Formats: sequence, C-alpha cells, structure tokens
Amino acid sequence: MENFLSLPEDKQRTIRNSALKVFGENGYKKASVKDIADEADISKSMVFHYFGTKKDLYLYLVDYCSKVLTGPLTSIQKDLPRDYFERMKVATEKQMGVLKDEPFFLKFLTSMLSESDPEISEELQTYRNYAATFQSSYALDDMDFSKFKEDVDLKVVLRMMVWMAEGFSRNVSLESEEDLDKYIDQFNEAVELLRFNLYKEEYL
Amino acid sequence: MENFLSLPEDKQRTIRNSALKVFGENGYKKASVKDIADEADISKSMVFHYFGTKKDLYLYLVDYCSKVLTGPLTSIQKDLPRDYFERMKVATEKQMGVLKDEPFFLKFLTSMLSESDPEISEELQTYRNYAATFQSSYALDDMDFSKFKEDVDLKVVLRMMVWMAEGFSRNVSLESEEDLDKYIDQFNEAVELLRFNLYKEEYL
DNA sequence: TATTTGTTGACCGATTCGGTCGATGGTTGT
DNA sequence: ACAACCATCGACCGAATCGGTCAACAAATA
Repeated sequence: MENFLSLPEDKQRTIRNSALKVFGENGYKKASVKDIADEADISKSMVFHYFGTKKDLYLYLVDYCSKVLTGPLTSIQKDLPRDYFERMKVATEKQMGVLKDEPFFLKFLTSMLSESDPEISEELQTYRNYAATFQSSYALDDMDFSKFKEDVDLKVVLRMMVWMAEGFSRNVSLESEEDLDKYIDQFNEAVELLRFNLYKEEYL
Repeated sequence: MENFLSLPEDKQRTIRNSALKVFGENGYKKASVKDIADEADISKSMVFHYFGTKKDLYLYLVDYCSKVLTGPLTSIQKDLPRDYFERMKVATEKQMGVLKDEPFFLKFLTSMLSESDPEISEELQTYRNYAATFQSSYALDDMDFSKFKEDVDLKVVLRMMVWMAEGFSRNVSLESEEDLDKYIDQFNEAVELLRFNLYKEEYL
C-alpha cells in the first residue's frame, strides 16, 4: 500500500483510473487483475506489489472515492446557490472537475452501490448508506423553489433533471478530454433553456 | 436451435431474458453460460442442448433483437406523428411495450453495439450499421418543428431529450412490472411539461 | 563495486471456462 | 405391458484463467 502511495501523482492516477474502469465495468468478481494491469500498462505483479491483494485494491478505491466525495464535492456545500438551476450547474461543474481527472469515478460508484459479492459486502455496508445520505441531502437541502411558474409541477421537474443528469453523466466517459468542456457547456445550455421557460418572467 | 424454438413461448422468453441480461451486463467474453443457466433456472447442459454453442446463442439474440427492431417498432414508422413531443411519447410507449416483455433488450443492444470480442466481431459488423441507420432515421424524419417558441434552440432541446430518454430507459429494468406503467406515465408527464412550456401558446 | 529498489515473466494450485456424455425419468405410441 | 423416445441433469473433460508468489534481472543509489 505504501508502495503505491509513494508513486508519482500521475502514475497513481493512471493506475487508479484503470482500476476504476475495469471494476466499474465488470463488478468485483468478474474484474480481473490482469485486465487492470493491461489497462494501466504495467505488469500484473506490480498491482500486487502495490496493493497486496485484489480485495485491498478494491477497498482502497472505495475509500479513495469516499474521500473525494467528502472533500472537493462537499466543500461547496455551505454556500450552495439556493436557485435550483444555479445549483444544478454548480453541482455538475464540480462533478465534471472530478470526472476530468477520474473519468470512471461515476461508473465505479454506481457499480459499487449495487455490488453484492460476499467477499466485500461487509466492508461496503458502511460506505453505502453514507453515499446514499450524501446524495439526497446534497440535492435538495434549503432549495428555493419559489421562482418557478405556478403551474409547473416540481416533482416532474426534479425527476426530469435526474434523468437528464444521468443520461448526461453516462456519456461523459465517451468524450475526449479536449471536447469535455464543450460537452459540459451543452448541458448548461439545456439547464438555461429550462430555467428560461420554467421560471416566472420576473426572475429572468 | 430447433430444440429451443419448439419450446413453449414463455419458457423461451424466460431463457432469452436471462441471456440478454447476463450478456448485456458482462459483455460476450465475461458472460458465462453457467450464469445464464442459473438465471433462467435450468441446467447448463440445456443451454447447449438448445443453442449448440455460446456463440450461437449470442448470435441468436442479436438476430432476435434485429427482428424486433424491424418488426413491432418500425410498423408505426409510416404514420408517426409529426409533432415532436407526440412522437416522443408514441416512441417510448412502443419501446416500453417491448421492454415489458424483454426488460434487458436495451441493455443488451447497448452492450452489443460496443462489443469488440474478435470471436464475434465479424458477424456483428452487419447488424451494427443497420441499428445505427435505424435509430437516426426513426428519430427525426419528417418532423414538424414549427410549433416551438422562436427563441427555443432546437439543437438544445434535442440533446436534452436524448439525455432524458437515456436516463429514463436506463432505469426501466429497475422497475417492477406492476410499477412500469406508472413509471412510463412519469415520463409522459415530463414530456407534457416540456411541450406546455416550449410551444407557442397557440398550439397548446 | 556493493546494495538496494523497481519490475518482470514464469510459475503455482485452485477455480472456472465452454462443451460433452451417459444416466435417469417422464411421455408417447403400440 | 413394453419399447422407443426425448427432455433434463450432474458428473466430467481438457483448456484457459483466476489470484497470488517468487526468483531473477535491471536500474538506480551509495
């Protein structure tokens, strides 16, 4: 473990990314250490040299992700905009900041939340409800909904945005790094379009 | 192969579903025949008895899916509504009709389109561009965009709807059969909300 | 040069892979 | 009643792959 942490930052990131990708795509059991090593362009032996066992590697990734979630993403929690769409934009922007460095962060997290392999299920239990509470409080706490037109059903808007965000996020890993910013702008354009058409005129 | 086709309809569906699920979730190589058999509650031997080889099973599924795509889904192609949102609703409704019987149809198709295993890549090439052309023509052909408010950027709307539809579809397989209709209604509600706020007043 | 450190490919036993096959038990025709 | 048939399964096959180890080589440090 300390073998890995004493690596140069970007080599760490490369390896982490490969591991996040392979685990995220295949789940714990079907992800093989060889696949991860190949993806990271190192030998299988090195993975064991760095992390000890496959399980240790997986749990390191879980721990790393939870630290990212509590760190950069919650640091803005206090002064989150009360405006719904503004918050949506800030949130995705922050999220994309992470995804730019770790494109498979999200896929791994999703896969992890539905992971059921007995070899790691115990250790995951702790992190799971943690991520759940985080997600919900983050989204709606202290939100100002008063700017919406009165005939707009907020429940519907909320669900719609969840779908949108999911569809959007799901395709992030397909974008090349240089196109990512444009892709994010496209999302913001959509958010703006909604704001413009769903808010009362006096708030535009 | 004829062994399988002479099975009662619903047993065929059960097995097909299990195969679509396992292949869709794991890709061709990592999907194991044992997993499929377990999911379908039959013995591994039966899978081989029905389909011959793993490859034959996979290609059967591909062929089956392409037939579904050319059959039920294109039968409405001629009299598709020219109204954008109306078409969106009709399309998802049809799509859901399929997904009610084959919940993993979509996941399998997505996975298939990015399948790269050399053992099947040749045979897939044919189906791939087929699915691509289908998707695009289906979506936009002969559409009436004149009802939108003039300051609405259509490109943005289109992209947004793609994200929405993807996020929505992605969660269909999580819904229980009895809740599926409600879930579809939620999507239609969202479509209605958009239509109501993005169309010129005279078209409401 | 001597020594440590990073890295690898060959290798281990165990498991799982796709696929086969003989045994079993139910169904059908006679 | 028997025989012919056929669906179904569990045991089994050789080959591949699994997680993990280790001796040996290369590079850097001293």
